Amino acid sequence: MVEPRFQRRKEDRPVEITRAALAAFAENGYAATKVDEVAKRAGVSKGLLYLYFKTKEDLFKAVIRSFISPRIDALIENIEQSELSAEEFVRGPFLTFATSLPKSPAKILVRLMIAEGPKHPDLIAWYWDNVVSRALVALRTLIKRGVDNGEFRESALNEFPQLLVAPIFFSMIWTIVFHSHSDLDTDRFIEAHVEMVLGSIKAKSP
Amino acid sequence: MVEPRFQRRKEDRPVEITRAALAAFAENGYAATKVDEVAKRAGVSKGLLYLYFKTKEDLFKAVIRSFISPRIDALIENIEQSELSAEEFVRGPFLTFATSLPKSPAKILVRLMIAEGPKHPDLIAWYWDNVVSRALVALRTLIKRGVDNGEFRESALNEFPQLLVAPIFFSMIWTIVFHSHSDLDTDRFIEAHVEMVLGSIKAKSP
DNA sequence: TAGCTTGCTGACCCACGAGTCATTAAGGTA
DNA sequence: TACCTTAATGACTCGTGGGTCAGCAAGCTA
Repeated sequence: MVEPRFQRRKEDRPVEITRAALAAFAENGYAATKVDEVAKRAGVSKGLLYLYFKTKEDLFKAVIRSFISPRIDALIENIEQSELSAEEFVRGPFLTFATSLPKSPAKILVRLMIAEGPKHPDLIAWYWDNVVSRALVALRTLIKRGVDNGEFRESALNEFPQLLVAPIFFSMIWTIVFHSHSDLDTDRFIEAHVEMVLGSIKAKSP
Repeated sequence: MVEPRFQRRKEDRPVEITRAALAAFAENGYAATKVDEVAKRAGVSKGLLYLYFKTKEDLFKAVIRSFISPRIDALIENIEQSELSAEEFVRGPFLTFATSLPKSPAKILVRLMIAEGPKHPDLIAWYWDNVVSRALVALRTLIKRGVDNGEFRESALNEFPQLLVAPIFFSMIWTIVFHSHSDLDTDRFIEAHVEMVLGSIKAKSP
């Protein structure tokens, strides 16, 4: 009996390649990653990879898009449909999401966006339209809900909802860059920040 | 009269090359920058560059070191020798420094450290020893001074002095990545954050 | 002005990696 | 079982860019 040299699995190849590429890009960055290496990781020949992706840059963009899209959709829907009070939502689902990010592969994508973004303006544009601006709207909605409720008072957070999420990104970067020098307790770091923000925007209770 | 084809300027070459390299790395990142291109910008032949720097990686490290060192030294001395109260210092020199960062070339170095750091552990180690850990000590000193004074109360800031600076880095990254999509007012963003932190750590006055 | 040191040049080498394509064989169809 | 479509391979090309080095000339010295 002869083992077949390969199998035809047209359907599965793109995801497999994309997954392998994420791992490779994460380890070495875009430029230092060899297409051949990605192919090897995906258990596939370089030629096949070029059948599914026109160029290396194409592959890179596909990787970013395919990994970010599903996650951000879930979070935004969550904010819009939740029936919790604003403070409950921040302390609950938001904090859970926020503290999970620095431990997830998401931080790899953040690094790649910072490192390679400036060279790929259309990727940044896509990211802005599909992720950042939507996330900003969702955050503003959440904060406005709190203000309208009487839970929160007017504050700089209305104009700068980013103030709530800045330490999330900070701790992702810290972890990426200094993991071998300092182990920041990202959970408590982010909790402390959120606590501070809540403390400063909560309407004074009588 | 014949123009000499070149002049001998042994003393000036390294700084000139280093400056040109920073500009080039800033525009294209490490891998995509060609040594020849750096040499051209410095008005020098590639061969000469290799007389002063053993490899491209060597050059990269020299660039980072030479631009960060002088700046961080100034700030840290400033904190240690200032006779202002903690709050005055935060509202004054600290805020000035903090808001100037996102407008300075420092943000380029931050991007390079995030993008290339993981590939150059010894560079990260140097950065940690000479910049980050010293800055953390200085920040803790400042906060402790406030607490000892009775200006501040005990808070998460004692353990996580990074909470004070997180939005500085956030706004540097934001500016780098999204400059063509959103113009964050980094001054007011950082001021708002500092205000919030001060509000939440100031000792309640009688 | 001849001679010498050494800062500087630029043509060259060669490893390396993105992208191609002629060829092979998996596996469906009749 | 013979045939056909096309998923998949991998050896090849070719541009590119890091690093070298033999030779050149700036400019000092006697």
